Amino acid sequence: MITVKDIARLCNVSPGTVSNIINGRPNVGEETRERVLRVIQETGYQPNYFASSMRKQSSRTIGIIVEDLKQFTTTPIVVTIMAYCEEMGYRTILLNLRMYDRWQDTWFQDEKMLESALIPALKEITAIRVDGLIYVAGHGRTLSCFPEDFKIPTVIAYAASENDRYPSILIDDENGGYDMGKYLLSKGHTKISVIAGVPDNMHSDDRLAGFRRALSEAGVVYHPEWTFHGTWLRESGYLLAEKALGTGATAIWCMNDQMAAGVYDYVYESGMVIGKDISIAGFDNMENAEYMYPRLTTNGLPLRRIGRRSAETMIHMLEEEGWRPEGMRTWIRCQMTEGNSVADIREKG
Amino acid sequence: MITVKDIARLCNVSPGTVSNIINGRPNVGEETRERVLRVIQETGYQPNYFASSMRKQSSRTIGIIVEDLKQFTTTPIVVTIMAYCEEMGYRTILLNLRMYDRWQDTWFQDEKMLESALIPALKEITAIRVDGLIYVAGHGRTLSCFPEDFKIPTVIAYAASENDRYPSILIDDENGGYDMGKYLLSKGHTKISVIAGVPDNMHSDDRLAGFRRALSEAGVVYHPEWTFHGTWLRESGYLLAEKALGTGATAIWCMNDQMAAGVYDYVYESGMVIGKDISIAGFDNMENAEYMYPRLTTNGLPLRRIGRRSAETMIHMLEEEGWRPEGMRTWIRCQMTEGNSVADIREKG
DNA sequence: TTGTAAGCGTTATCAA
DNA sequence: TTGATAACGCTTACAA
Repeated sequence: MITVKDIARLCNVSPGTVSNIINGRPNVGEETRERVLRVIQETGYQPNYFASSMRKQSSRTIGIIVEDLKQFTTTPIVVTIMAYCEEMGYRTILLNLRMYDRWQDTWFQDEKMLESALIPALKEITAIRVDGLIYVAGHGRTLSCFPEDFKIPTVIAYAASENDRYPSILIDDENGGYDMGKYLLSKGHTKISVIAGVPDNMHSDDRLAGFRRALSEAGVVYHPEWTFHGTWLRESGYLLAEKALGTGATAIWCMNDQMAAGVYDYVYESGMVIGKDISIAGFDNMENAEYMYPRLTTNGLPLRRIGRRSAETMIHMLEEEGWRPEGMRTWIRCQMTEGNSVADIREKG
Repeated sequence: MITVKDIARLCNVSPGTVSNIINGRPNVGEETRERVLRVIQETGYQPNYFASSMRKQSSRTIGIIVEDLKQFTTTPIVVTIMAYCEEMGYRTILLNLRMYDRWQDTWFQDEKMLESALIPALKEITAIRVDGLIYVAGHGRTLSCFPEDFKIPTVIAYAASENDRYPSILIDDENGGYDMGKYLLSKGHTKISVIAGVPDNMHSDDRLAGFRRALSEAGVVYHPEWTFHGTWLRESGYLLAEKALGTGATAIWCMNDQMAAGVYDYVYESGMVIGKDISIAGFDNMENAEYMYPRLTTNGLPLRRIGRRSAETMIHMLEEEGWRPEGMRTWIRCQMTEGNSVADIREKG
């Protein structure tokens, strides 16, 4: 493997000079610079990343730890983080905790499982001496197992830390529920059954709070008995659809698109027509919503904006010593996407 | 930051001994080992990855370059590679070329675009001194721009290199088309219109070849005029659906699920019933196929098996000097997934 | 403008 | 079983 010394020898200069040229320092003669750059070009020489990082005591690398790359929310966030970091001249390195592979659907309820995967990953990240860490959660919640004494600047995306040491970038679930409530009301629906996510869950609770605020502002009474709690899974939507229809509601709002698909399954079997006999809305705007028939009306997660903001926050923290965002938690608003699954039932005229 | 020297001083031993303990060498006294390990534990010391990799001249790291992490085929491959590498004690580092961000849907037709993104990435990978590289393509094809003189052991997943220097792990498109042909024939369809992908494309051509083999084996004549070429996009399925229906075919086979969704769109508008009046099949088994109504019959890409085999091949090459797979190209067979979109039209009795 | 030499944190070699 | 020392490839302070 070719080194600075080789380049120096080939050019009859010292290794120090070669290094100065590579790092764009000004104290080098024009003629020498050109000669050395040409030889570097010809030989295809690449500075050894380990040696230079060690010497410089900085890697210009940002670590990304994701809870699970399979989670549909994760890839868009990660891709955006990577793009911004690259733009700003930082490398990224990705660690995947693969929580679903290890514990299927149970892991986001119990921090113990997370901890057992997280601690080694943080050690790894520490060993790599990354400049900063962005932690991308797979489910929005308050993380209690993030260590108090972790030294590396860290930003948390899609979840929040219990102790407010780390800036976090979150879905604005409350306004998300509010916007959905307003939308359904605007189409004339006042009898709305809600298929929520698991109880005591950040997404679930906040979305419901926003939804109730919308009803309340419109002077529409909220009926708790029309709200059912599912497991976020499609099957769960299917199982709860009967109850939701049994309330006599004109619209069913599912707190994610997967459960909405489950309701679709049930409604198809029943022979009713979605968007006409019954209205259905979802949440998340996952890609699958485009493939449902009729196209699902849903509220889209601002994943790319979360990724972008996380990366911006991270790099700002790195480049401006001591800087922190104004509030340690930043909420990013969702964006409504209208399909054909919600009927307009307002009285005409 | 705490170093071996600090640990050595705290334990009254030499740095060399600490290093021996960390690396599990046997030439250390039991009592010393315990004492040192305890101090390492207490201090939370992590060996500097750069320093150690530099000295060892090996990073036990495998680089993964993906053409685009957004491509739905990529994540499952990557996740599986990461899991296997971790299992075998290797780190992975992921570089995302983001070809879609840079050039939308045009990049896989023109190697020039790829080259401009690939060369810097390969330099980066070289600088990091990874032990091996797995290149994950976003579209199956024969890559011409992979350099002749690239030194790092490389495996190509989901595409092949023009020069057969690199082992590649590919979709078995030919058998994929064959299995689909057999399936449709088994349901009594002999008048089948095909909506293929772009012409002169590896997936498109091989799938069609396999399909024709199935017809031929069954003694059914293949009608080239019933085959149309699309762009792989949903819109393209929609636009070609009219022509496909115009052939009088009883079944339409689309060479990916997205185009099948486009055909669904058209058929829904026409009022025909899918899986009854007209049969539709896809290819890929992307997640969306589960959300289509009726559930699409399709042939699933063996993405996890491609990832696994790529990683196995890589690590085998690294650990057994000079080893290469038997053939430089390995094809992995797809798996049919039956939905409700294909009617059984065999004569009863 | 260029060269010399020390040092980053680790590990391998060899001597004790 | 342990310690001293050199070396990995690069950068940087300082000398020339």
